Parts: sequence; C-alpha cells; structure tokens
Amino acid sequence: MRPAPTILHLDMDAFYASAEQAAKPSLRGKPVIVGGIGPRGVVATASYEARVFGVRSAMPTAQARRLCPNAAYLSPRFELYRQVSEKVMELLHALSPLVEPLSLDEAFVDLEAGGVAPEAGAVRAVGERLRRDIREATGLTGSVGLAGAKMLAKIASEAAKPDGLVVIEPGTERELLGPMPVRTLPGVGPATAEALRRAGIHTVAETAEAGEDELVRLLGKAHGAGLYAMALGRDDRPVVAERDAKSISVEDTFEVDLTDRTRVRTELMRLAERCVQRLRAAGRSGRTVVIKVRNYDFSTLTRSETLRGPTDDPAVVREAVARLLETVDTTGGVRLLGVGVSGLADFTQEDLFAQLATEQEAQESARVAAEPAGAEGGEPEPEEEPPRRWSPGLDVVHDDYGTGWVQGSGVGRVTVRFEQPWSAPGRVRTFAVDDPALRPGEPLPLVGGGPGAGQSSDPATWPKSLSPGDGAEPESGEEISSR
DNA sequence: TCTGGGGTCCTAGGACCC
DNA sequence: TCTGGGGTCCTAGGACCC
Repeated sequence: MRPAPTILHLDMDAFYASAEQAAKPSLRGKPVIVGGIGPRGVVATASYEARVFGVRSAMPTAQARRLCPNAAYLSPRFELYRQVSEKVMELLHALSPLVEPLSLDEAFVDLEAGGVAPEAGAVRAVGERLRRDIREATGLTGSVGLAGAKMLAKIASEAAKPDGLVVIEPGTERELLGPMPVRTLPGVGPATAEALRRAGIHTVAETAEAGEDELVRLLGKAHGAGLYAMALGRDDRPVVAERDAKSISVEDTFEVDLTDRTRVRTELMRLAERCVQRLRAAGRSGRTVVIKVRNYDFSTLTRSETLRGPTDDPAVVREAVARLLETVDTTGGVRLLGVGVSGLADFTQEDLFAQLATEQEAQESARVAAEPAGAEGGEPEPEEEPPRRWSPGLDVVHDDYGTGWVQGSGVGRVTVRFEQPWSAPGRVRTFAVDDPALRPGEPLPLVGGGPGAGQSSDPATWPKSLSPGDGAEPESGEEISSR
C-alpha cells in the first residue's frame, strides 16, 4: 500500500458499443449491443442506453433481444477496437514506462515510475488530462481510478463510471471497502461468493473479521490468504509491463451440435490450423497441445499431450490433435471444439524430420504458387469461394454510394446504411447479397477523418478492391533504389 | 435465460527421481 | 512385517477475468 494514490487504472466506458456509436452516427443515443449474433451468442458490451433495459455483458443474446428488441445488434469489429486501443495505450505510455494492459480497453499505470509527484492533487491532474487526451484522440470516454494499490484503483475506476475520475486517499480504504459486497473484491466470482455466503460472510468487513485461517479453510491456501489481504486493503502487487503470452488457443461454438465424428475431426483440424497460424504470427512455438470438447449438456473436458520439444509445425499439431480426439467419446453431440498450445518458447526446436518436411512443403507450395494459373495443364483450381457473409455492423464499400455498414441481411438481400464517423446520420439502401458493386470494407478512423482530412468524399478515389496485397506491393523501382 | 472466446492462475494426484 | 520426504513434471479440471 503506497502512501500516495499513484496507481492509475483506466477503463474505457462500454468500449465496443461506444466505438460503434462513434463510427455510426445513426446509432448515437440509441441502444447498441455488440456480441455474438447467432442463436448461441452472448453479449460482449451493451451501450448505456441498452443497460437501461437490463442488458448486461455475458448475457445470452437471445435474452437481450427479449429485453431490448429495438437495439442495434452488431458483430464485433476487433480491427477497429485494436486501432483505438493502440492510440489509448500510446497515451498511457506517455505517462509512465510502467503500463500493464489487462485487455483492449483496460490498463494499470504506475505514475510513480513516471515521475509524477506522489500527491493527490498532482495525480488527479494527470488523470483528468489523460481523460481529455483520450477523448480528443479517439472520440471516446474513459473512466479513471487512482489509489495506492491496484485493487483499489480498479474499484475507484468502477465507481467513476461512466466518464469520471475517483481518487481513493490512502488511509480511507478500510472504511470505504467494509460495507461493500464480497463480489467487489477481485478474484471473488460466483463460486467463491457462494462458499462465503454459506459461511455467513457477505461484506468485505465480514471477510476481514473471519480471519485468515477460516478463509484458508473455506477457499484453499492461495485464494484464502489472498482474499484476507485484499479484505484488509493490503495489496502490494506491482504494476508489471506487458508479459509474453503463455498459451494460444482458438475455439468455436457451433450453431447446432455436431454428431458426425468425421465432421468433429475436420473441424478440429481447421482449428489446429488456425491455432498454428496465430502461433507463428506471434513468432512462438509450443510444447503442449490441448483439445477442448464441450458436450451437448455443456459439460466440458480437455485432453493434452506434451511433445518432446516445442513446435510450430501444423502437421505435428494436427497429429497430436488427432491422437487426443481418439481418447474422447463424442456420441452425445458436441457443442464446442477448441485447440490450444501452451508451454510456449520463443523459437522452434523440434525433431529434424518434421523440420525438414515442413521446409520442403513450404518450398513446394511456394513453387506451385509461382506457377502461372493453369500452366500445369490440369483444370485450374476451383477456387471455392465461400458465400459472402454480411454480418451486421461490418464495413462495406459500394461503387456508387461509397462507404457504409451492414444493417441487416436475409432472404438474399442485404441492407446497408451509408454514413461515416464524421457524417450526419445516413440513408439506408437494400441490395442483392451478390451485388458486384458491393464489397467488404475496412474500419474508418473515428476522428481525424472526413473530407479534406485525407479521406476523400469522391467515390472515384475509393479503393476498388481490398484483396490482400492489392496496392500494397512496393514499387519495384523503390525497392531497387533503396538498396 | 441457457449460457462466447481469449486468456490466467490454482489444486490435486500420479510418475519419477534423488 | 509395510512403506520417508521432497521436488518437478504432466494431466485434468475449475474459478475467474475482460
């Protein structure tokens, strides 16, 4: 516990939903719900207008639709959220070298390490200026908590929401925490709260009164001792800058349970492929392969296998996944499948055969890719193009009407609203789902865009295609002259 | 009401080793 | 006759967080 409130916690307000409202003028002031759109989706973020109807994060989307049928239901656009997040994190790094991101929209900052005077007035001024800078740079609001410990800074930012700032002066924390429900403390979820409730413990003060021994008996060693310290307001955890990931995983929930064993296998192979792609993109390799299977009744199991050395070879991971699947009964129906890799290392060191095979494979596919289409004499690759999916909320570009977003689709039609972050609310038009004039777009900047700011309003200058590599190739002349 | 996707940390038992 | 103690690794499951 520091003598001054020099730990800052930033939490962006209803982040995904606010970003969507900033991007889509017609949604400002209206209930917006971002999350899974399908029959088994859940709410990621509800705008404050939607929360009035009782909609909350982690609620099934089907339930949200009953509570708030007139909200806009949008698929998440992580590309946009990442862009905004990067701007926010930049502002935090300007305050201190010690920044600990917790997610795209949340982070701790150690202001003491940033040289801010350890005094309430000074840290408050820094917090208020940060909030102004964030609004200016992103158009969004964030709430700030300041305290002498992480836990308290986080409780403070929660109390500050929305669009506020709260300082907890060291010395006042026990008085403040005492009457709060145990669920306020970090690490107390439904299960812990229930265990405590059965022991007659409901508030933070009662938790402290129970004593460490009793809490350890109820909750186990690490959890009990940790909770006791928190209840006393003791929290010396340091702010630690970004750590390397310890595992990478991907998973899919299916709209309808899978019963066909072959289908289960092919889906797992697809997931293995996606997992390895992410592993490689991160420049990592891993030693333990995990599969996850959630059954029709929501019971979930995992099976894992540790290899002799770390790998990032898709074939090696696929084979491990196939072996693991053999140990699982899937006859009841499978709701979710997942593949993960842990035991991550920074480099690959695997058996020579697999290494060689991978390299040969890569050379082969590079050679094939270099061949002009149809040069092999056989019929050209069918190039199976999956049907376009127009998820609500996604960016699109139309040859004549410009940039907009998908408002909805069905029965062969897609409805698009044409507006930009800097425009007035736009008009809606409907097209055939396979209209060649309509194509997927990219998120537009929330601020600093608009006509005369680098973003032309003339349709003739809009990108004709966003296929990978298009327009991204360096000019060959540039490449040569740069050597 | 019927439960996402991406993570982290902890516990506990058995194997194995010294 | 029958049994120590501890450390580390692996596997599986569970709680929790955003």
